Amino acid sequence: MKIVFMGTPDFAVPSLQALIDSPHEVVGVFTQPDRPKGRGGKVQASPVKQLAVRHGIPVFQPERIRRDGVEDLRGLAPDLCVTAAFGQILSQEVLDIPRLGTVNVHASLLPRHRGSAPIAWAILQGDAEVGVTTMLTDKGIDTGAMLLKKSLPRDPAMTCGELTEVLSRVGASLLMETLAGLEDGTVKPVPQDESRMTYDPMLKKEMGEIDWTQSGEAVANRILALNPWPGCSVPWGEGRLKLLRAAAAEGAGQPGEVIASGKTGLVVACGEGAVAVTQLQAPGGKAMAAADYLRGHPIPVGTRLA
RNA sequence: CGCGGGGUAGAGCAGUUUGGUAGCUCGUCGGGCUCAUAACCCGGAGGUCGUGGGUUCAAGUCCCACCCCCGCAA
Repeated sequence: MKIVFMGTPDFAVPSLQALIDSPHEVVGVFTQPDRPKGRGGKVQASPVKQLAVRHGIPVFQPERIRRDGVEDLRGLAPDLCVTAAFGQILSQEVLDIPRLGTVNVHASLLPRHRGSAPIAWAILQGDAEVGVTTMLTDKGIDTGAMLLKKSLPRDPAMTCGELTEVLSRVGASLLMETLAGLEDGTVKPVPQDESRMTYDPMLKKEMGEIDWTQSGEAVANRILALNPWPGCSVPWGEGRLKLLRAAAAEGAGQPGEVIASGKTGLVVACGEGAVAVTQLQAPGGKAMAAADYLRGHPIPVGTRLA
């Protein structure tokens, strides 16, 4: 089949790689325009673009595909479109172009966690099961009929970044299964149960503010869910102390009060229980184990974090 | 040329303003105490102070260049 791939970040890379390695022909790749990124404001190509370029696949980067990418897409005459974390909404006009439709790889167990940050929300809400769903894209946001689903138990120690990497590989293999199933007719679209659907908004920077009156588990999940972006932090000296990794812990005290500090990490009392911050990052410093940080910067028990 | 922080023992840091033979916490090794311990006491090993130049009687500390890491902003 002639396939056009649409995707942008690291999550989409394994799926594109799988298509490249398959007998299918990837005739074009759509990805977000290069944007200024990193220090010095240097523009940088998306991970998907970098991979496409390495394989000599034509790359298209319209600001809005539904506005100024339609003709390019039509010109590629794809049998099928595959999307994975593309970052743009497809119009009906775009969806009508591929003969066999558009398959999307979504990093949640639909109909839960529709939206652009499904993995973070799954962690944020403490889901026991996480996974990937392949689906036929329709005009709504993640509302199309489901094709295949793969779920796995969530490792409560994993950050969003780590889980994203795991699920990106799960997504790639599920995509291959899905395409094979569509070709031999063993995979049939199943409508989503609208009554059980949840739509989660994009992550915002403000979500990184810690509310110590929440339970220790909730605080730990927030820290994990928002790593690497936007990250949780607390005011610290001139800047902010970033909290990168944590786990629910035993203990009690005033919310925000440090109740243990040392080899076990930084244990902070919460509204219910406590949270052990195990990895953090000080202004200007690298990410490091909390125990390492505390050797050079002791934080006495009793300190109150905002 | 977007703004800014930092590179000193295995780890995390202080010391740089006022140049003068390198220090703290932890780890590690050896010994001691203890029913016992992530406890305590004693002792030891371990550092070309990011790299290359320069100034100086003397440079971690001052000057110049370069490399690497990180935060903000996007």
